[in-house]
Amino acid sequence: MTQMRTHTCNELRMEHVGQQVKIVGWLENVREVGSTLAFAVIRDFYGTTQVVAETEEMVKAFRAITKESTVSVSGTVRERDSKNPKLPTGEIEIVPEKVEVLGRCHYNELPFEVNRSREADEAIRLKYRYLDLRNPAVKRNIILRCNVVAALRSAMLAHDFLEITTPILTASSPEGARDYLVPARKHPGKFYALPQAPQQFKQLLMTSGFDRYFQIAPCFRDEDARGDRSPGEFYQLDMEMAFAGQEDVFAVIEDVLPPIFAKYGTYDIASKPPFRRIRYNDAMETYGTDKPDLRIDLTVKDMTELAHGTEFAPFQEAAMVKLVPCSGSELTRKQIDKLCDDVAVQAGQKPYWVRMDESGALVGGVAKFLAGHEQALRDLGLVPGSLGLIAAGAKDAARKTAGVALKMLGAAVPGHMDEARYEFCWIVDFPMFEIGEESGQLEFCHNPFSMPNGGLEILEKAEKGEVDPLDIYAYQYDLVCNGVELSSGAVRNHDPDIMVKAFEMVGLGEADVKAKFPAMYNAFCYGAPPHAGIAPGVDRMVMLLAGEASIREIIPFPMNKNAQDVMMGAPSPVEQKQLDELHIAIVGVEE
RNA sequence: GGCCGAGUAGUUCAGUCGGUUAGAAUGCCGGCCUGUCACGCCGGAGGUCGAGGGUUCAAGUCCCUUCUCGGUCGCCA
Repeated sequence: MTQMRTHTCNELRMEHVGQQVKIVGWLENVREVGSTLAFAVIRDFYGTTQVVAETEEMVKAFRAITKESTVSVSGTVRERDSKNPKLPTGEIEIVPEKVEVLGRCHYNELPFEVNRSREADEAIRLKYRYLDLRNPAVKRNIILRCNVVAALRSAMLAHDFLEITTPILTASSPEGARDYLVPARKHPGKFYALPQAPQQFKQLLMTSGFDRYFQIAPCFRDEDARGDRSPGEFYQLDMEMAFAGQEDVFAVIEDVLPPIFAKYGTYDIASKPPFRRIRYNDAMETYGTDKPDLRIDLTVKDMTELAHGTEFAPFQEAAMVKLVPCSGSELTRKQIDKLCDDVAVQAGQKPYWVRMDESGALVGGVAKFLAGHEQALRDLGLVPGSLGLIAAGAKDAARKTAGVALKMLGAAVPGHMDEARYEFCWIVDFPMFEIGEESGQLEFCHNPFSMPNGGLEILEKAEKGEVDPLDIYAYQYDLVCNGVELSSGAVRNHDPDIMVKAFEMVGLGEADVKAKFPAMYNAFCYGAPPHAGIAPGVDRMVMLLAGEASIREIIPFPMNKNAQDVMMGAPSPVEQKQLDELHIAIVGVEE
């Protein structure tokens, strides 16, 4: 007898005909064609192979095995009578001599059919994720994720970055997202926190002289989920460079990401390095958002002055009025209403609309209030045959509504969005400070670790009233792709004096810096290198590469919207003994 | 926490103006079928219409409450 070895279900070809082989896998399907002829499909990680039962005994044997049981089939490879060009193994089949059940599937009705699991309700898919993952279309994204992570890691290593793991049990951070807390058994009443990001550790590594650090870092934030934001935990390609600035970080990212997008992406990569840079204020003005989708060829126009000259009260009273002109006068009244409603859901404010017909006359919506302004509107891009959505209100609200309207128009009106490509851009020059909506006081706009453009000098000028603090910009940047914020980064503030001055601007001081970031403040007093970094979100990147709309499709075991793992039953109650050890009492919870 | 959408057979869905025994596809079970490959054909089983309450002669359908899931806003330095 020839040597028999176990093959995968994607391995056997014509060249194996006549060989004794063994395959193992899941019984996907049995097609009975007669009492003495049936075809069984065996599936493993790699593919499927057909097994043909040609005796009554063998047909009965396969019939007796519940689908999705694991089986071992030994037999002889044979050329098929009728071949299937759709399958890699479609030219051959196995004539079985021995069939053995390795792991019986106890149910003959499954929660969903494995190959159609993506059509099933997501809650059921998540509960039976191990079945869902048997579906090649689901599994594919997990394989992609592995490939992308491996490619990121090797690219970073090739750029002489050192991968360093940082603690998972660490100290609660006073700013930013809500922390996940872990009670400290040996320190009653005290807690560790899971890191929201390895931010402080990587900056400390810079002061230690590890001048090129990276990590595929798990991050934990106790905030609510979104379609592109998994609750609880996510991964970042966290990186930081010493004696480096914004350009150095951009250069690394523009070197590392494009080849990976080119190789693993669903679409072509449209942006060639260097990626386009858009100042934050310009992005807000032109696209109504700080994460523009550059696949859409529309822009936001300002019509505040024009609007103030109309008889329409909402326009007269609005601090800002924005117009998004777009072709699409052929849209029906019903379609326009739907579009405006959709905008309202996301923006919290319904846009006004107007059409310019082919003769150049304004019709529909707020047309009558804009009569006489035809030429001015045409100059803004509302040409004959186009539709304009108009957002009026406070500055932020009008911009945001216009931004949402732009996105919706791009998706709804044909010809304005070339979906099948990747468009990158950098958003740069974020403002350092803003006036807080609730407090009315000066606050940090994003993160207090960023270096202000102008350093200590500009902060001092602002203090003296020579410079408006709102005109101070930080060396802070976002990487955006297709309207998705892939990453935030910054040139860090490594100078304790500038840190203190920045904190003084928002009504805090040295004591606050020391209290909130003791390790960093102290470390920077011992000779810190200038440094900068960034942390692209791995999950979002894989999501873009896979062309998926939901982040859960690229996470092996995702939690649901309410941060529950319905498969494992997490979170769950714990034993009283465990609580006692941790000196924890549950109060105010109704069973 | 707010707003929007969904919840009917194992699964995906339909169900008109409130009116007969709640349907289809698929899956499951049984039978037939010697080249299937989304096999085909015949037959069968399978339902607390998410839950609770109300209106009505009559509720899957209308009203109220509530639960679950998803989207979104807040939130995410």
